Amino acid sequence: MTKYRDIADQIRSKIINGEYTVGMKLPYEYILCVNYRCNKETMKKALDILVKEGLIIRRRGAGTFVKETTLQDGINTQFECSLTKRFLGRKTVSSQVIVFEVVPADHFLAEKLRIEEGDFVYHIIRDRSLDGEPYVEEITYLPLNIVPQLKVNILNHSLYDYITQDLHLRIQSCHLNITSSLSSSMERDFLGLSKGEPYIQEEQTTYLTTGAILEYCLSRYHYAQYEFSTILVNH
Amino acid sequence: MTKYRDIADQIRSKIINGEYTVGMKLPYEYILCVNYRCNKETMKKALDILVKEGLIIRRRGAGTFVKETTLQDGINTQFECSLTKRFLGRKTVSSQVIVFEVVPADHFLAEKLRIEEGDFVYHIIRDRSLDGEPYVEEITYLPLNIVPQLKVNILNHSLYDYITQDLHLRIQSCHLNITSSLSSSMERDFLGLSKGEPYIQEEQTTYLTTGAILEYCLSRYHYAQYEFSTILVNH
DNA sequence: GAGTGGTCTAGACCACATC
DNA sequence: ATGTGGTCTAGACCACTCT
Repeated sequence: MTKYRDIADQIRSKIINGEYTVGMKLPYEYILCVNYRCNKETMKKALDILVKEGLIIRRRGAGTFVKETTLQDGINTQFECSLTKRFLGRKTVSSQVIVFEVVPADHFLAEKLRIEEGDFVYHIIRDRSLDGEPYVEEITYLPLNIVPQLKVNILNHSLYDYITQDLHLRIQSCHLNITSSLSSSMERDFLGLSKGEPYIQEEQTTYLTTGAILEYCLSRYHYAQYEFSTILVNH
Repeated sequence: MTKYRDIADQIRSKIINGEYTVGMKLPYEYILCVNYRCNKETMKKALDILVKEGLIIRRRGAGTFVKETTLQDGINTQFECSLTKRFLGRKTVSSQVIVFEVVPADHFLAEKLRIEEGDFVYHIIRDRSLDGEPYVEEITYLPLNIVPQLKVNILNHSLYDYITQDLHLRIQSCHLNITSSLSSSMERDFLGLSKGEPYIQEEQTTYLTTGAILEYCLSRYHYAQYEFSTILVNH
């Protein structure tokens, strides 16, 4: 953990606890630096995290203010690909493994995972529910060489916890692509869509800090249940 | 313009021109600093922009590499809310203004735009097409006090160009929320949806560097034409 | 003019990858 | 052991807002 992430966590807590209230002006940079015993640049890095999360706004010449946010309890304020974590404490996530097999990568997959054609990959299909309600069907491809010993009971819990905590791999970034297409019978069955109704698809490629691609994943949602929030910040 | 943005632009050009090829290792930090006559921290800021854009990947102990990107010609590599800019040189964007009026903000709008109930706002509905094909229906609300002299011919061109270039306002961030709902007859007419088919909606709140909210905008797309790409990078 | 953030530098030290 | 990025500091100077 770095100092600027620590400081960001502490200030974020104060905002969430209501110690810094909505619209309020934060102490100015110099005071914060003294309070948290750090340099100006370090404080800027910390506050920039909160800017990216949409919690505060900084105005040159004016000050730093708690943003009035329309987001409920911090969805997406953290970089969090894991469904289990995203709904932690608010919904029960359950997963049913439909397919779990090892197959050789075809041309398409080899391109997506940036591996050789014929290299073995896990092919996983999971139906995942929130509080017992069908929510998403996930099709995941994962190179065997990154996670050699995957087991069904890991899939039933959190694949991300296993990868980050047990294998000590760290996620660097996700490329996300959202589109919508007409459903086939497979998604209709689980998501409860009618013929002629589309699903929403997230196509996600996850990179590790090593530069390797961890997974290529297609998540298909019922259109009426789908929601995605993000904040774009000017460099 | 800052030095680190300048450097980022120069290196981005080299990647796009193919001077730095896919998968290639960039000169290491020290050399880049010498070449671009800047400090290490400044170079890091520059390269971090390209990391956020998904063009490069940096690996401690290993180097900086051009990422093999699946994105075509840089969609979303720039922070760009403007439709006109997003498809610049690839598609012709045309807009038809359906509604253009000034109304007092109701409770809902006052909350969204963070203004007083009763304050006047522009209410604009535009049907926008790409190469003549219906693409998106945009419903925009914009406080009158930020853009006092809006005219129809501005809407027919680029509202963003007017705001950034003529009014010298700068956009700080956009909050984006993507959902999907069943279409009503209004969207069906323009987008060519059938009864019982949903549209995809982007709900967008745009903030200026002053902290003011520039606009609250709902963009509704035909589900089959919608696409959104983004890159999530760990802090 | 006073208050407040943003950028840039030089240099120290640390963490990780690869050989 | 060496190469390469990441973090942190102290301090200088700049740019913007507010009144």
